[in-house]
Amino acid sequence: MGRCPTPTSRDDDENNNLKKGAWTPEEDQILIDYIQAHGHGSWRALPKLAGLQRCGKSCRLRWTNYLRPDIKRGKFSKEEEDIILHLHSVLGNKWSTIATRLPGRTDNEIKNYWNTHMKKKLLHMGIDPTTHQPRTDLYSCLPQLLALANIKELLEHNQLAQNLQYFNFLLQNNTGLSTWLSRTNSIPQMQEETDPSFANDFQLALNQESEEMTQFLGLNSSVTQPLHEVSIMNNLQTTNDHEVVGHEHGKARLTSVNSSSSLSSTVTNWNSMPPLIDSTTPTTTLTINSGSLESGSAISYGGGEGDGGASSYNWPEYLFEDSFLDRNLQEIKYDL
DNA sequence: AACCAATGCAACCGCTCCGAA
DNA sequence: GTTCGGAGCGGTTGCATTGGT
Repeated sequence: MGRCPTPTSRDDDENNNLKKGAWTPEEDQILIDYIQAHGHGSWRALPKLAGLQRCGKSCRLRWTNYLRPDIKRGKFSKEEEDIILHLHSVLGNKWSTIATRLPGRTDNEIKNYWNTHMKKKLLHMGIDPTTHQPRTDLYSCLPQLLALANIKELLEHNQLAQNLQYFNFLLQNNTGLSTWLSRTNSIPQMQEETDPSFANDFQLALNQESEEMTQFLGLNSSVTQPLHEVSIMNNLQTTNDHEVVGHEHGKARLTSVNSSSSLSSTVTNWNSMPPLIDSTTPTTTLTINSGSLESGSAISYGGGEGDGGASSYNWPEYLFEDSFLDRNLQEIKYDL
């Protein structure tokens, strides 16, 4: 179908003298002047008519991606990022279609921006940039796996009463832990079918990385209190009875949900765990508030809980920022 | 200041797809 | 149905810039 993609011998003869590489300002001006005077017409014929030693395709790309008068320059705005993200989730790599919704942006520019910025960002957030779903490969959920390893270790070291309560608290308050837990449960099982040694390696990796995760989350370090010492549970009878209602000066405020008493307590050591923040969003819209460390900045990504308006709490976005991840994960070498 | 590695981006290549003739 | 030209796409390259040592 269509024209043979490889140049014919005649084309080769014609292409021998054609210039490649970066365009000079003079070439740009020739192309601009010609198109403004005559329109581009047949791209194949254009270079000869305009007096350019370029192939038609090169002229077309130069014009559409760089010289067109309506090209918008500069950084992509937050709104543009959101549009790209949303359209990519619907359209996939249909860059030209996406570009039609972003006046002044070219498909090539959007593709480059996607590959160099947005893809990376999504990967750091644990989201597969192709499917726009949470990633299921082991490496992607390393931080969460390591957090679980730390919790598991604590549970096995005689702080069962308090830690189980706190573990349940995390699950009940929709911190994302339950999601990670269900995912990580399935990984060794899936892999075990094809690689019997994987389960052992998996456990080994968890143990080895526990130390780094401790630092990553600020748990059990000499500076911060260990998880089991966090007084979040001090005033709680059962974990189901309370929820986080806000944060003050680095401390979480909890309030009673079921009991008639207006019991409220404050987490006394905020350094021990990242703050949980409200990330309730509409279920059908996709919202990412990026680049902010402000309290309340959170990532929500599609298909929310749909729980009729109940609040959901997640770890804040800054935990997924490049700078944070780089700082905390730079020493972690994972070789699976 | 010099060097080097990482990063971003413009441009190219090889190929497919699509619509018109 | 076939051919052709143009558009579009994924992948890649090369160069300039930036940041770290």
